[in-house]
Amino acid sequence: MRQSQLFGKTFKEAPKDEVSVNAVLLARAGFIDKVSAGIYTYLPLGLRVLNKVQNIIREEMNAIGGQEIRMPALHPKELWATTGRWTDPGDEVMFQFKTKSDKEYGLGWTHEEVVTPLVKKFVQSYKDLPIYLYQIQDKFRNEPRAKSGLMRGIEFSMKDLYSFHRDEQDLEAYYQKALAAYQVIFKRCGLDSLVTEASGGSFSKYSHEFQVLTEYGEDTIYYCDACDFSQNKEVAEVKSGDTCPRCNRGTVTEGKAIEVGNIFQLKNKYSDPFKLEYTDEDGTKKSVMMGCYGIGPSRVMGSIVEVHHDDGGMIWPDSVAPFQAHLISLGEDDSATTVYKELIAAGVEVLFDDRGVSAGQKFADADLIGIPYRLVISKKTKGKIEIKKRNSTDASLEDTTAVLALLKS
RNA sequence: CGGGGUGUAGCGUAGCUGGCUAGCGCGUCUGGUUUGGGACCAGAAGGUCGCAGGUUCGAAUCCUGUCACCCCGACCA
Repeated sequence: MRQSQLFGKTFKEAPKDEVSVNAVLLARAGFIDKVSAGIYTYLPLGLRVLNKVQNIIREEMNAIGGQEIRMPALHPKELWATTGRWTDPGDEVMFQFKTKSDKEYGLGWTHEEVVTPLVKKFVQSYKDLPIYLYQIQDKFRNEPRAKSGLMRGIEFSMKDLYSFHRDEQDLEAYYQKALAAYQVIFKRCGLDSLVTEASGGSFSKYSHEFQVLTEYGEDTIYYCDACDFSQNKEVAEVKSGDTCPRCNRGTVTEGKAIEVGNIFQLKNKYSDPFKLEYTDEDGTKKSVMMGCYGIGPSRVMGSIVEVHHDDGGMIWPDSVAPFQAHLISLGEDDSATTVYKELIAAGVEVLFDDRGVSAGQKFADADLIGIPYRLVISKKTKGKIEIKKRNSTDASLEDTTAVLALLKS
């Protein structure tokens, strides 16, 4: 992509209506644009990152048997009346409205009410189970207070997977698989997530949250500095300074964290209201056991910025960076264009700064945008390419072959 | 929904206490000189001062209402 053609510009100053690091940097770098509180447009750079996060999630969901579907965002009241959630907590978090002919709808903030009747249409026998369905879609939650950029929107991206099982043992086994998959996802996104015991909220008693330690976290957690023990303050049985009850060696520490994912065992909570049953081998009818598993890709994106940045801007992990390389021409457009074409031909995702602006502005923008590798071509590079990682101060001069080898490694 | 704060050009802001032709920086446009860390010179365009009422000879400035946005809290992924 030629930067001269890229839609979006960088800004020297932070927008006055953003304070959080993720919102300030993403807006300054031209990744997102705020439409209203908690509602953002993803510009080309931002959408590339969001798509990469979503694709990582997609790959790991597919790897544990997930099949992707797409459910509607617009839900008729009747489905929600079945579970009682049209009024509680639906009247709190759900955007609800009437058509001119008084038909009532709500915008989906979770999808048990749609996926359960869907599965009921296709599952009658134990032979039809288990099933794992997921989607990646925008959710709507009428938050009393949207804030902190991508960390809490009222419209936000969410991946929600729902699993359907014969019995609790099968649910439990899959729950553990999903938990492991989640750890892989966050690691691939460059986040250290803590598997945190949590209350079930409006879902169930048995759940885990995936928390990332960050200043802009909204949760307080207690975690062990030696093992993987972690509890949400809401359910904590320990306090800061305690010896870890799991490993008996480490010390429990208090920290602010952001919840980037959560998993629940719903069991029969939603299958029963919808009479989602199957006939078992012995001929008896039984309730389908359900689990649900959520990740907020947009919140993941915001969290990555919160964790990976410096004074100059963002520092994207390779896996989610909008481009792999940022090629900068300093008055050497012809040779830079040749290199650009070579990189494209080699399958490298490259942003080519071919703008007629000063060297200083190009460097500053490159730091702000945060693409992992910076490639400079100028008089000084004498036919070679200067390559530097965003998170390093060391640069070296290489030829195209060596640069390609580095980018492909 | 409680408490606090802010709305002035595309962006960031000064002016408001003490009413009278709205200023600056960035960005944009034109011409020229530049090119290794947000360049320089010369010129130019761009504003119903969030919106609606009111007071006044006269309102960005004072009064009332309203909307939006930010922060803290409550709530939540």
